[in-house]
Amino acid sequence: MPRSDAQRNRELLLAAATEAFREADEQVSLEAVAKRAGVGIGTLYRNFPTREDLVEAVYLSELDRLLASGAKLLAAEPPDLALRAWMDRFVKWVQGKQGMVETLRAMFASGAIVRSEMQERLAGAIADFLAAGAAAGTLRADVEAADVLRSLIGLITVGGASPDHSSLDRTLDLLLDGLRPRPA
Amino acid sequence: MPRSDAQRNRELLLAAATEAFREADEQVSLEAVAKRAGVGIGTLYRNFPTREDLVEAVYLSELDRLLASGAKLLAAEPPDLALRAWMDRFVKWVQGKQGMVETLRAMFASGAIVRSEMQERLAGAIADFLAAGAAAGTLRADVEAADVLRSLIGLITVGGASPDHSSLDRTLDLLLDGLRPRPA
DNA sequence: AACTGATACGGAGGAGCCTCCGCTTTCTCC
DNA sequence: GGAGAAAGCGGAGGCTCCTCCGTATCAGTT
Repeated sequence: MPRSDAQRNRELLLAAATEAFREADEQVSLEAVAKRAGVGIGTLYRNFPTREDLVEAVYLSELDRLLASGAKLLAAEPPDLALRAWMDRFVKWVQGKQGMVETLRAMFASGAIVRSEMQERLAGAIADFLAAGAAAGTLRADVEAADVLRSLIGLITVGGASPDHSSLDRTLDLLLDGLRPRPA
Repeated sequence: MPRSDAQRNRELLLAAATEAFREADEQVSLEAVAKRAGVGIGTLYRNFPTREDLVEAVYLSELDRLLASGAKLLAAEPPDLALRAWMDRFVKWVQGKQGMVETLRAMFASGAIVRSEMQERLAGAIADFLAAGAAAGTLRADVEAADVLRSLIGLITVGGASPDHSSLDRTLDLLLDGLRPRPA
């Protein structure tokens, strides 16, 4: 059990970060977050050793909505199309994170996300699509969800930077084509 | 025509950066590069407004070797296999850039490369593969080289982080599968 | 309620990034 | 070859990052 002041400070930080991220439309200074929470910068770093940790903690709760929408899509549409539609939502979700897109991108790029709780949940969602698609015969059965997530993240990482969506769209289509079963 | 001292300083900087990047195996401080070149930090920034600009300038010459190897592969193997083999070389090339991998990754991630001379040359090389593959019937004809490069960069961006190559390998295979002609 | 070890706090400080602008060097034209 | 303008120089300074460690606070124990 953590000490009571420690726990309180953690919550203050999380609240301050959430607000700060929402308000800002560019990189937020961590010192500013600490000040806003009324704690020292040292405390911030003790709780969230890297900027990424803080960002992940802030957005983990939001993730649920995204995952839920995936399940809904899967129930309503053929698995391959559902997956493609969900990819679009994922893209939008990431791009909606003004004020921390850059960090999110860095997380993706550095692979930080690849060892996080976020990644496990996302891969799980993709696995559902893949399993359904394999059963329906519209998606390959020999692909790992983690690889697909990796690819997806990679494409967003690069394509998300440009204001031109069409290129990202095309590369996502390309990815999906790679996921379709190949004729013998 | 630039002033003579300006030109000399530019060359000093380039030389210093090349050495520094080669020696270091982690992020190189720009102040260190400037000091090594014997110029002020201001001069460095005037010549290379961003770290990316400096990195690109240093590695542009090396790029030729990579492109040449692409042409050779294309002459020796079927286009689709040649492309896949070239992808592997590209990956290795990037990963060999210890001391600046992180920057290269950031360049890719931010899209800086996507508007650079590097990108034009790389896309050109890929276009050659695609054209040959389309003629041979082993690659789709309706894909843009820039999109393929984007995808490739995206995958490396994410997959390159982990020491485990197999995942990157699989995602590259996936990309190639997406590039194969689809049965009607 | 006082004691005390464990735990957590917080900010000073070292380092790098990048900008800005007063000063210096180079060039050009007479 | 000298004067003036244009171009370039360079480092101080403002900012953020992140670490480190002396100080303060908490929570069991007596």
